[in-house]
Amino acid sequence: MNDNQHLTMKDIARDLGVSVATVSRALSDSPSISRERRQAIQQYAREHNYFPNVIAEQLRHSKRNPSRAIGVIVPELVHYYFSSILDGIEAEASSRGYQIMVAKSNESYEREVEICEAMLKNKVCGIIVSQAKDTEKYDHFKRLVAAGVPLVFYDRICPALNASRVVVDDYMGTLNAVSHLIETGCQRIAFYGASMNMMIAKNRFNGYRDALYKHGMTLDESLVRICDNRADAERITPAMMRMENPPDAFFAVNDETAIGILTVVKRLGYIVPDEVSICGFTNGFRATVCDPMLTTVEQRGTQVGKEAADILISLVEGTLPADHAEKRIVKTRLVLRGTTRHP
Amino acid sequence: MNDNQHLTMKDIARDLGVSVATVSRALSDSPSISRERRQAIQQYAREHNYFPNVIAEQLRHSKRNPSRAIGVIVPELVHYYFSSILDGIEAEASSRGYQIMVAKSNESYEREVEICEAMLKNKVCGIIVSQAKDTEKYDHFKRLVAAGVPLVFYDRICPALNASRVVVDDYMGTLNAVSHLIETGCQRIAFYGASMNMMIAKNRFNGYRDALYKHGMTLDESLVRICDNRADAERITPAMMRMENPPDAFFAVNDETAIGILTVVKRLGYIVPDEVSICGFTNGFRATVCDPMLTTVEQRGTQVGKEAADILISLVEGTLPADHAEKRIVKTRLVLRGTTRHP
DNA sequence: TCGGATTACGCAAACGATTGCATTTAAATA
DNA sequence: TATTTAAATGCAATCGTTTGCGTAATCCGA
Repeated sequence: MNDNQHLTMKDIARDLGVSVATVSRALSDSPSISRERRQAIQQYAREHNYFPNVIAEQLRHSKRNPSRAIGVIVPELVHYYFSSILDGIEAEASSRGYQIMVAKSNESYEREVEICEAMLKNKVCGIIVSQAKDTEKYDHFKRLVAAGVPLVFYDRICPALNASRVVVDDYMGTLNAVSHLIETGCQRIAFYGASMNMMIAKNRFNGYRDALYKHGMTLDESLVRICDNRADAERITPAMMRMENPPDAFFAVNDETAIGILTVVKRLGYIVPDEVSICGFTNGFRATVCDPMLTTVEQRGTQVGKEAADILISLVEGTLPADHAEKRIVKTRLVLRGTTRHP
Repeated sequence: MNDNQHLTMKDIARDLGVSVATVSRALSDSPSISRERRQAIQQYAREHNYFPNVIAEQLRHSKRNPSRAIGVIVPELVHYYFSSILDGIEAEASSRGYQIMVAKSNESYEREVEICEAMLKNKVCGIIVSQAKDTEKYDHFKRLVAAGVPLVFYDRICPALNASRVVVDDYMGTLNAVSHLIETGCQRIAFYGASMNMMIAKNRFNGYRDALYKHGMTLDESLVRICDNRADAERITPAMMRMENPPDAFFAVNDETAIGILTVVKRLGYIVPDEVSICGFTNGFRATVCDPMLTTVEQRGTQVGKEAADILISLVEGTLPADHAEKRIVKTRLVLRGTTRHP
């Protein structure tokens, strides 16, 4: 044993007076080693707590076998949806014998580039990523595919790249939710969405719009706002309720925003859901904590994560052809609770 | 370039008619290579998008330099406190040039052992871990230290090992919180805690007990319950309130449990905080979502994560001696909100 | 013009494993 | 007993880097 370092095959070979090759074969149960020797070597290895050096193994195999580390880039960590996704990825990965290497982009383009660099250097076998908000150049992603590292996008996909992706069915999720509001008697439904340059925001808006049309209603621009967080919601909602013809329902792009609305609306003395209905999107921790509990669209982050990991691993293992762009859509589910009326 | 694989130094050397050694030195800006050659090689490398194979680098350096991957074991991922910790670890690690490898133990001993094995094989330079609930044997941890892999515990520490650790000041946090309840007029304060075989549970209970003593009150066993989740809280709280002398305040071991209490107490018609005060522990998402908002002890997961990563990296880099067991305590902070009266 | 100091490079041995091929040894066959 | 054959092992190259040491080539001053 060199220093206090790990025991290597060389050590075993020396101590037992055989060659390294023999040790290697014995430990991999090769039949070309005699039973006695094989057992002796295996026992010695066990007793001396030998375990192979993966670095060396990988170097040797780098031509044929990729590593078993999956890079995961998340915009945020302390976030219900993203930690659900991480959870799904971890579950799928570990059950198939992969490790995950996690990095947080903090929604920053520069950081995203750094991370890609680091992951490339660390020889991850593939990367699962949700693009940072301010990313508008894609060279770092292109370098990855050029280097033969499969890429799977989730949540915020890269429009410029025809890569594999898994997204949530934002359109149908919103359409169903807004339909529910209409069918329970809401007439003027406000929409709080994110900035429209993100696909996901656009899809949700379209779902909202089409739900109105489907029910013969018209779109009132004054009811549509860009607002995707609680602080903004608390700031702009009072003015909404002061309109001469205020909304009798709100659809918010996430639970956090919905909670902001709920807080204000309750403070103003409206009864939820009788006078004002509210629907969120996520179904995270918050949804069952507020009073009344929040009706919301379940986003199924864990499922998104699992699908993403499944695609990536299939790409890595060749079950899916390397140049294939697999696109999956995870169905949402409307969870009815106390902030909307029930039919 | 071999196949569609990565460009190696060997390729550069061949194409430029120099030796691999020269390429290596040129790329590392060694002064022993002439300027022209150095620049030519660097340019060629840049143009052909060369990047070093970290696997090989590491193998070469394995004697002296450890890897730069930190293993992190968390019991759960979709969990405010743990994701905060992960966030802190990620921040500290990435700012110091380390990657993190994350695995979820799911509170299972078997899984924990598997993970340790996998991480050992993957040559992480150290491991940050919160023990799973049902772990009672510690051989897997001992093997790690025997293999020279530094270990840092957080949250649930391993009592059998004198390892580095960072914990939250559960005792003082609880003592202060309960003191606050007393000082705002509460007389009968119930305590919902976790099973006492965990240090963290015991410390919080002691804080509760000592706060009572400090204020000249006595401990009423009928007010102490083992309960650390919402479902249980909703189940047992009605009975508590039906006691002939019901509590006028609750201290809960986490926010989730506190929310359960709040829900029941409100449903039973009590006014919070006037008739019943409630205090939680965590200060996660939930705390500002419920109505009234929750007074709670801020657990500062991000700080815990940062400290843990700092210790581990210091251990790895030798700033702290390898056999040193660094023990840090992160101070908590009482956050006053609507579920308790204010002085 | 020559010896010694630079300068600029190559050789080859590591790091820890795997594996095709050669070689030894023992057993089986003629 | 000589020869074939199978079983058991070793040799050495390989994966992509790094680095100590050796050695041409160049330069300097005397």
